[in-house]
Amino acid sequence: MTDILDVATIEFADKGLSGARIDAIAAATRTSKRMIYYYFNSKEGLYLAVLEEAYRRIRRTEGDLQLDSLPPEDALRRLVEFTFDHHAGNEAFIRIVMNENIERGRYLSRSQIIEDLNIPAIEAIGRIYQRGLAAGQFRQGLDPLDIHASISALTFFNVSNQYTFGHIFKRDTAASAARAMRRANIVEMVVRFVLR
Amino acid sequence: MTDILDVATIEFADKGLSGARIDAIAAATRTSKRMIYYYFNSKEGLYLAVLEEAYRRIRRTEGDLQLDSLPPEDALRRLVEFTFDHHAGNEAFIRIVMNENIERGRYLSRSQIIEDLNIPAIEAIGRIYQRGLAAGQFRQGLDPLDIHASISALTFFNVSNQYTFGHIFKRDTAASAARAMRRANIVEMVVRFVLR
DNA sequence: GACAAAATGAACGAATTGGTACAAAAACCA
DNA sequence: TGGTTTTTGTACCAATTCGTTCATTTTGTC
Repeated sequence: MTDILDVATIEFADKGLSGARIDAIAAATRTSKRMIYYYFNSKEGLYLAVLEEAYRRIRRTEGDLQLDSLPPEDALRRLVEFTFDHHAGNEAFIRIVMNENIERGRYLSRSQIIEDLNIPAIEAIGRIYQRGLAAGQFRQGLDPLDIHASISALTFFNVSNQYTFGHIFKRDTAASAARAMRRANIVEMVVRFVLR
Repeated sequence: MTDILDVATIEFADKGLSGARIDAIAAATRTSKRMIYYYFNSKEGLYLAVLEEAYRRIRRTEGDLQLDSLPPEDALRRLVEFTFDHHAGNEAFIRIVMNENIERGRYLSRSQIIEDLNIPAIEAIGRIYQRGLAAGQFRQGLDPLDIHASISALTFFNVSNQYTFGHIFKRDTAASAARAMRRANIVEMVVRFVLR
């Protein structure tokens, strides 16, 4: 069953919900198509399971960064760097999320599990921000969720739109030099936003 | 034929390449399926035409902002605001681009037309940046393309990921109050990045 | 008006695709 | 062991979907 989920994740991430083929997934599995329907009932059921598992997995790999032991600005830098690397290293997850947005979040809203899956990320930012405020380093009136939105946007887009962006501007965004530059600039951008 | 393109744009933006149905497009058109194949030969041919036209259209609506007559910082603010509004108001275009990234830019790379379609955007930023440098307001060593990447990321993501983001954080990103806040923060973020 | 070229309508076909019927084997449990 | 539940394999089906065939009409042009 884990086998099916792994194979299905690759297929859905590659082709999207409508582009994915149950027969292709079955062929790449150790078991048969019969089993897919036995466990997941339908293509949509399988997709939902993949979606939930993808969020769960990504959440699990967000290990403890021990940000609380770092000075606020360093903690923020580290968080952004981590998020950047995390997104860059999990293209399958990015593509699943892209696809779910193409579906207008239809399956996500059908799922109970994912509800409060990303709240910890906000809380981490909230703690850093409060410490930065207390230290007089960060400016007031900012919303942790908004900061999170910016970090997500900058790091997500770098992976999600790499093909159109790279093609139009003739730049290989996956190349290590370009990626390192981009990473540094994104970190700088977020830090400068919160600094007084 | 323009009729077909309009209908097809809606369908492809809504469902993606594999999710779109030629019969559905034909049914919503004034003409018949026969005509689609007469003009575009195949589903992929139609999709490519839609993709090219989408980029052309978006380029056309990027009217002259007359940024050169504004002080550098104001010009930059205005550019970001415009890009934000532009993306927010063209969800169909955003979704076409999302889908093309799901396709890994396969069709974009097959198209000659789009090649140098977004270069003007970079040039506009380049001019603002140079003026800001000359005025001693902007810091040195920045890459206009990188600034463009950040502006695009922040404004694109706000539309493209509104469903997953909105659902997980229980926020309606399309609501006008939230959107105005987000817009102001994105502008602030970009400006702070280039200021000394 | 005559002729060619472009545009169009209706029905059809071959291949794909999500999903199932039926039966048989494992695995579990008393 | 005997019975019940879970798991699995094979073949098949009905619906969908991209694309085509063939014939007809409209348009443009000399």
